[in-house]
Amino acid sequence: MRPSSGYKEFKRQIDALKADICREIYLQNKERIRVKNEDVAVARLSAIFDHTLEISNRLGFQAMSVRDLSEHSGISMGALYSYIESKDKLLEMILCMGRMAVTRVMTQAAAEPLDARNQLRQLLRAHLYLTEAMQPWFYFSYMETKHFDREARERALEGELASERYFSDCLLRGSAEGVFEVRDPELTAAMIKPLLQDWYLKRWKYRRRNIGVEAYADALIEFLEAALLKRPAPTVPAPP
Amino acid sequence: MRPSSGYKEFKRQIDALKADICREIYLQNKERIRVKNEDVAVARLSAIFDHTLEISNRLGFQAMSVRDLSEHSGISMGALYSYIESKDKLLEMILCMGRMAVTRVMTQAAAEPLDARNQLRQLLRAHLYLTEAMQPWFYFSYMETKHFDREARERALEGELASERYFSDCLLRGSAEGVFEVRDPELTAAMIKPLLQDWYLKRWKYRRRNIGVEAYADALIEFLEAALLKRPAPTVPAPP
DNA sequence: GTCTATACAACGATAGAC
DNA sequence: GTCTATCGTTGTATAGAC
Repeated sequence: MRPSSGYKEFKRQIDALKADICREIYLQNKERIRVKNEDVAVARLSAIFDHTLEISNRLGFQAMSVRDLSEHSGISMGALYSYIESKDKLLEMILCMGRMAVTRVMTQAAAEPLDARNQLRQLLRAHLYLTEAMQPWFYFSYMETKHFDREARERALEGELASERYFSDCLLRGSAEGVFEVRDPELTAAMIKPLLQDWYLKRWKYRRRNIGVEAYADALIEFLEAALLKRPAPTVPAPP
Repeated sequence: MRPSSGYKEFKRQIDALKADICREIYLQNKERIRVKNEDVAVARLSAIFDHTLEISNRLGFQAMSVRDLSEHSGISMGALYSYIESKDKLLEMILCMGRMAVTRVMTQAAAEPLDARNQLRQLLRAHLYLTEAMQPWFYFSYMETKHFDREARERALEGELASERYFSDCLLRGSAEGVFEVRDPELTAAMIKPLLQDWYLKRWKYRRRNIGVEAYADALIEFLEAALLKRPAPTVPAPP
């Protein structure tokens, strides 16, 4: 799972990871799922997740009726309810899937021993590539926060802060090593986040400019390094 | 409407502007609104808008029932429908209100004759202060795009591009004047936008750090100028 | 394991008394 | 100009045949 080897390879690994995670989710909810053939259940479950994300990101999760989901996924109402228990529980399973993916990918990306500058690059690329590969999930979990219950909301917040911490830690280390010049690493990390999120939230903006994920990653890295790398004072003096 | 004179004064002017706009909206929809006393109608309409934003930003517009709105605003179902015609039309009126505010504020902010660096600062402040003063509207119009009809969606997209253009024009001019160093002004403007939006989308993040709108504006300006101002090459060479 | 048919609650919108 | 009562529709979830 090394983003430095290019998006295509990364995407292949993410797809495998997703399949693993779906199986884990099935096992976690085995008691509640009435379908006992593991392979059938995992495949169906994965399809249900995909269709839910597709419809929800078009109409909203609230607006998606279970009938809609039944029609789009080609599974009858009755059969659907032998996989999902309830609409709320479906939401919960979907969120769980994404959280597991994020945790694994970001943990791995942060674990490699790199100097601060290259680690920042690695973290940025890992985040962008992951959100590209699982764009529907990230868009969903950003836009549907309102419909989460208390626990899911807290977990989402926790995740947001955890991912900022990867960046603030890296900035802090880079500052100490004299590579970066950052007054407030936490605030800067808080400003890096929306730049990463823009990629999966406003895709049309970049698609219409023909910018792919690797080009965006390059542009973002260039932009951030211009702001963060230690350097002499600017040539233009501050205005009065 | 000069953001340079501080948020407090700016906020005062926005409140006055909002009242004007509500009256205009009433006049625009006079035929459809059964209540004919102008002052009563404008006041009620404004309250209906505020409560709609409050509830929608908590539960989602789709999830907000008209009954909820009726209860929270203290107006009966029957009376409500003598102001709003339909739930969809209510959405439309609310969007119209915000669009008018954005257009007026940003036009004015861009009109002042300033050098590129100060104009960038002025545009950033105007945007941040406006979105602070009307946070519920901006949050709403970002999060509820899915529920817009075709026309409202197109207008929202148009607005997004228009506001990016203010920034790309300014960057382009600054590049020509030798103040900024920007390879791709459009892409850079596209990256400034999410930094502005983060302010009204993730308020809790900044509130918990005790950062107000003026402090955020200062930090953003510092961050952007570090990345954009023309300067000598960085001291740290690019890694292999 | 999957289907069709249906129960029951909540929604947007309106009618008609005051 | 405002209210209460009610209509028809749509949503989630389940029962029971296959």
